[in-house]
Amino acid sequence: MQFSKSTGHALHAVIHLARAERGQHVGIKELAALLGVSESYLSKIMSKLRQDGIVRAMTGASGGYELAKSANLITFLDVIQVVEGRQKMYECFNLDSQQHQLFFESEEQASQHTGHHEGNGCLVKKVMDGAEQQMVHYLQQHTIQGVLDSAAATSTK
Amino acid sequence: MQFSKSTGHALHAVIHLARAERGQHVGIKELAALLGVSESYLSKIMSKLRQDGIVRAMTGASGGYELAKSANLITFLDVIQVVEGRQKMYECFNLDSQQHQLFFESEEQASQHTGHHEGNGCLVKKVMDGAEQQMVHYLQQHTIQGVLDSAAATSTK
DNA sequence: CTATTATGGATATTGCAGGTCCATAAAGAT
DNA sequence: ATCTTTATGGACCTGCAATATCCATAATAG
Ligand code: SF4
Ligand code: SF4
Repeated sequence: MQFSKSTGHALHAVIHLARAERGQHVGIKELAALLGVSESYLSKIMSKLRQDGIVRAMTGASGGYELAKSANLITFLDVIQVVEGRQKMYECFNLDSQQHQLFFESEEQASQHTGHHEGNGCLVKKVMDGAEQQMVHYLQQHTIQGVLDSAAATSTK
Repeated sequence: MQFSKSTGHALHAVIHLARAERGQHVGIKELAALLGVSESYLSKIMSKLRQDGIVRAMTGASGGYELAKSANLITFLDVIQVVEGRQKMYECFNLDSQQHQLFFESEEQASQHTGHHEGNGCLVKKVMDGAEQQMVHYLQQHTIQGVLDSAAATSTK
């Protein structure tokens, strides 16, 4: 139950791009050296960020990366989901276990007309999904620009 | 970024124990059959739950497991942390990277007298820790008994 | 004593995060 | 045109943690 290292790298990379001049391209060399990771590995992460529309990339001499949109439009959630994916944190795997059946013995009849329930009514899943939602919501409210602003405010205090 | 299957099993096992009669012992055989997993594997999980004081175990004939405390004193967080551990979801691994140094160029001098800062002032880490805290807090507010109560209320509606 | 049941160590299996290498494509520089 | 620089994506390797099984041992009821 931990964020992958790649997620950390993605966050740090995006933050650095946000600090760079608008329109300025940052190469993988510079980025990798700054973060202290190999170029080949970081390039994979950057590639994903590009596919998901977080950054833009330019090949060729004096190419590199830049943010694809304003830093205040990029949330922590955006960056994290690029690397971590978008699957639910808790998935029901034992849907055919006796216990699951028990939990829904009453609901089975109720869902006769719908044809599917998929654990929608299960309170265990509801709690787990709720917990995830708390975190997701928080991460969605915090942007990259937000961090930069706060950092600036702190250093000039 | 997913909860392990073991976490799911632990939750389901505890819930079943909570539904059983107080003072009644449930064997690993019954429990494993109910959840649809092997006895040997589930016993490992149960053993952890015992070590952390969630359940009590009795060896010998007519032995088995029972809750070590009332179900309304057992939170989701308690059970989850038994399996998942208690490490932070985001850990700073690149503390010696150039970027980290940059982030703390001003703070370095400020922390001369303390001797350590360990990223306390970093806003990236602060956001990530904040997100985790949101989830942890939510999981701490939801007990096993809470799910049972809601389930009972739903079935009699 | 015997049957039953949990425990913990050892060990296999598997999936995946972490990481490298290289052939290719795109774009600027000459 | 050609060369150099730079990103891209496929193939691949590696190590470790989650998953899973087996067994020898201990504890307990009858
Ligand atoms: S969490 Fe609920 S829906 Fe999912 S398997 Fe368990 S009982 Fe079924
Ligand atoms: S998250 Fe902050 S404290 Fe952690 S390594 Fe990055 S800059 Fe340093």
